[in-house]
Amino acid sequence: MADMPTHPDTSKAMKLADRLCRERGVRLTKQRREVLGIINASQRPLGAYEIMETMRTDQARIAPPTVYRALDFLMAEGLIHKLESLHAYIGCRHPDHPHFTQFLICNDCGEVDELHSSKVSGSLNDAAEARGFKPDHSTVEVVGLCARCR
Amino acid sequence: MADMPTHPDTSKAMKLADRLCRERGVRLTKQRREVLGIINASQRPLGAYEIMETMRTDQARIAPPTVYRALDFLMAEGLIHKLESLHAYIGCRHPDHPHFTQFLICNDCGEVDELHSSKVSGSLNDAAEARGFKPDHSTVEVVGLCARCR
DNA sequence: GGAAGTGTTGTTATGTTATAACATAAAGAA
DNA sequence: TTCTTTATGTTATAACATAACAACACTTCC
Repeated sequence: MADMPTHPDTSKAMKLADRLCRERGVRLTKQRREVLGIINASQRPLGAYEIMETMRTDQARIAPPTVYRALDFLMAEGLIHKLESLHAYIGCRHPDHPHFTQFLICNDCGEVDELHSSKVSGSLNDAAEARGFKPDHSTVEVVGLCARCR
Repeated sequence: MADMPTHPDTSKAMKLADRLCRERGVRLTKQRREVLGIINASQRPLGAYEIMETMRTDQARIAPPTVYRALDFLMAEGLIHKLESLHAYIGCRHPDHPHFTQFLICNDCGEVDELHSSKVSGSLNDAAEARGFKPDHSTVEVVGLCARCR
């Protein structure tokens, strides 16, 4: 955790989250906000237990359910995403509207790129539709080498 | 496990697996074959521990590493897939050649449909390429309602 | 056949991720 | 305030996965 640089637009993302939650009539409580802040401050996806360790101080001994409840809330509000293939969580770049997202995960440096290709989501929708399937949400994660690492 | 019907073409899939492994010079041992058989016989994805319970008898008390090693082998040979969002394993429908696969997972009945849409894989490849990203493998899982359940 | 090397399995222990269940507290509405 | 709902604290445990090392079994080469 020592050399983990701060994400450039953290405060902006937090303010957006504040606004969205206010508009939606849901409560971005201190803990939820803290979890979101930790995730947004990280350039890479974090595991739930990493987040928990970050939250722990002499005063507060946080237990797993505390973190998972916050994560559940933040996912429900579209403020973060879960990367299933990494068992890790990452901030959403466009929390202001629901969308189908794709992730590019670098096998080498671990960096994650969030895409919103309408061609991908469109073709995926078409393929589902062709089977009579009604999509609710999707997990699209491509693992490989990013531009810098290849 | 009582009312779990047998998948129609299990024996065909097993024979194909036998042939592929022979051709590749890898060993589809008794245990690996048993795990593959259990997975193929199930119409729905199975967790590693479900497979383990199925394998256990009075004679053989199977431990987790046994199952996970077989799963690793079968995945490496493209004979099964892992569904990341379910932590479960399912037989591959086209083990004879490598491919990028998409899954439609029904939220209601749990059934899983395996797709190989070239439009999806193509657009995903294009989107990755546009970022200079070189894909190695992908996880594409759409959760929703299947034709029967909607 | 015997020895060496490789690949597979057995076994014990533990690591990692996630949730159940129930008690307490805080916030919002009447 | 009192009631109701929502959020948090706490303990325990479930569910998923791997590390590490010993034992066994194939293969190949002498």
